Amino acid sequence: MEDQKATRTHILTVGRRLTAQKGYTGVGLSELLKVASVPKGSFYHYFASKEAYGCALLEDFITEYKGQLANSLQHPKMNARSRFLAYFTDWHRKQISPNPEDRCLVVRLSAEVADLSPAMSSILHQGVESILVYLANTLKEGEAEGTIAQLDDPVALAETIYHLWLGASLVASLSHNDASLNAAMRATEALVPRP
Amino acid sequence: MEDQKATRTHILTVGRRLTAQKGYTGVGLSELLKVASVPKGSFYHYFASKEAYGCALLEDFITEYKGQLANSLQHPKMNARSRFLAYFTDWHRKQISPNPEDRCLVVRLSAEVADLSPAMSSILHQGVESILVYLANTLKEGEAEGTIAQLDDPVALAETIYHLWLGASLVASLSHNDASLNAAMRATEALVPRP
DNA sequence: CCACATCTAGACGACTGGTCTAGTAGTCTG
DNA sequence: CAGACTACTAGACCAGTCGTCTAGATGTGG
Repeated sequence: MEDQKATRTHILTVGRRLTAQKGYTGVGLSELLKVASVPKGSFYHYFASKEAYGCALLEDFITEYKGQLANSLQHPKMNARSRFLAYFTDWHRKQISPNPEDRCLVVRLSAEVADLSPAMSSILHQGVESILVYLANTLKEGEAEGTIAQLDDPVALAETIYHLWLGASLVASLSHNDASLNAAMRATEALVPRP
Repeated sequence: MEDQKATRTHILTVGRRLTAQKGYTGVGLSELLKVASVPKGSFYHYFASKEAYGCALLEDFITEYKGQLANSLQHPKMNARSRFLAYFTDWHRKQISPNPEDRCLVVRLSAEVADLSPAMSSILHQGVESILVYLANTLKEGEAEGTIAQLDDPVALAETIYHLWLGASLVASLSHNDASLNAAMRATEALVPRP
């Protein structure tokens, strides 16, 4: 019972790492299972199909991501503005991390998955939506506590900044340097003004 | 001589359409050539490899894109601010277009190509860089002619807005609706203030 | 009218893709 | 210890991948 879950989780962990590097289509079952040292025949014991595995991969990622996000946006010794900015500092760090598994799967897989699997896009899309809610709430907290100036529309601003970072991450991966992420950081600071 | 170019161009045209839908890895040579009604033997007469074909695809796309961009950003009867905004209205239109070949390959292929082919990422990256130059110049023209307020850093603003649209397009393709593109349009208008 | 470059036809090789059936191994119950 | 049931695995399967190659069609110039 425990080993069963363990093997499944192990496949997903290895899958995360490989998929963050090579994409979903780019990682075949043979490769995945060879790297994970799991016999090929076992795959369909743990997952109904490759797509089901892909959905599990994304669900795990989103769940974990939301946990970390909630944690870092609730850091007790920082004000809301700092917590907001710290989230993106962390995003920057992860995006250029040498560990491929740190990279954001929304950046890596959105385009690929959008016209490939409705199920997978829906998971990713819901994940994005809930991230936006967290970010918008943090902006509102900053307004309330006075570390962020009054905003016209915190929800729209959170969306804008999140989209900005998605695009900047795409360009960063293209250019293999973090210039666009630095630009995004400066823009973010300017977009979230002190009172 | 002309037919030679014609077949090559035909392969690239069909390739553009298929690739915009299914991605680079997602389109096999067999499928491409079957749809294009070109025999497989001919492919390697026109292209040295699949990657060389991919590079040609991206180069064509970038060239064409830059041409259209230069054209629309030089529209004689519009002021610079309107031309700038019109570019993104057009982006919006293309992104939700029923013709897959209208979709932006930077959005579709960046993540996939980044860790797949340095040659292809470089072409895409250079394309992005030159788009940013056009956009920044249009902002500067707007400042000079007085349709856009004085800006701290037109180059940085162009970059921010471009990244914003990349991210919004990614989310739009995920969610299969244009809410994020509408949000990007509103944000863009606010970021490019009248004097 | 033949030589020669250009282009086409599609079989072929070596391999990988996702999937599934038939089976082994292990555990629990009586 | 037999039987039954679950958990798991080996490897076949075929359609598909990219890329190569030879043999032939086509067309143009001398």
